[in-house]
Amino acid sequence: MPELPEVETVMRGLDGHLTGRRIARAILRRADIRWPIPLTLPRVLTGATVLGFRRRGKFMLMRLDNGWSVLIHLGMSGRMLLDKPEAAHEHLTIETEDGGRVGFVDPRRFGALDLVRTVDEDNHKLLAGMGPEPLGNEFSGAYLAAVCKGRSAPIKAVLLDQRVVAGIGNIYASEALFRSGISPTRAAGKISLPRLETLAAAVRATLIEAIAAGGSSLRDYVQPSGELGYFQHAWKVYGRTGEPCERCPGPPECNGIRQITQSGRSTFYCPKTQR
DNA sequence: AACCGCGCCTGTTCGC
DNA sequence: TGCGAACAGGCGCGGT
Repeated sequence: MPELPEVETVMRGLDGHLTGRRIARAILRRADIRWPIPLTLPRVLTGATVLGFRRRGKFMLMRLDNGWSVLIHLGMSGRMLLDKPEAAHEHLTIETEDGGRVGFVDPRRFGALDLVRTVDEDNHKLLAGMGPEPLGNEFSGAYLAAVCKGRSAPIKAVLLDQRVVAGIGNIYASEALFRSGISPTRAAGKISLPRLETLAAAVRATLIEAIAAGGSSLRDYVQPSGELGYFQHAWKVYGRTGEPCERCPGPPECNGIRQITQSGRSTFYCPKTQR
């Protein structure tokens, strides 16, 4: 899962751990993940000093002082372990001169590690064409109206489209739609501007609250430090099939949160309060 | 063009 | 209790 709030949390952990440090050694143990890791990665990392980090959607970029940036995507099950002993599925290990250690672990191998010239970061194949940051100025109700115009796809599918907006995944799409009172099945092109303004605000608020909580921890995901984020306790609909929604008085008014499948993904919503 | 469904991958959970 | 089936989902791709 890691979505924008989890990636932001991980990135802050890495920043505190690596920025300003010099890399003494890098060990690539397994390169064949979703997008093969370049075999030159250890050579580029070794001896470089980490200048800082940037997030773009669900991607992280680690900038080095040698002109290279490392693009990092956690996929479904990716984790960055800080100062832990070597774990199973630890594909890459980075050791800093001051004795620090970072392990990239990705059992399901849906993640990515790649090299890109720092000046060319945004032209990387996986970043080019990505939509605006949902927490940036460009993302608004008016923007959503422009991209939703004429589209028959359900609004939930549109929110998941990284070309529309960057960083929203399955959990936060359901949560933001619940908060906005919009049904996930509604055709994107048939939602009024005021309601899309509500949705844009709901997306922002949901993500900001999740970041403040350190993201959501699923069973296969922890923060770099090993601590758990706690936003999963704030989920209103995700994973709550059958439970009463907080805006409903209960049966017979509301039969609880419903789970459906859209584009092969689980969606959770309240049929009574989301229209 | 837009949209949907599939395949990738493995650890965990579910149901018989 | 034990086993295989189903599930989790970010992403690119191919088919309609």
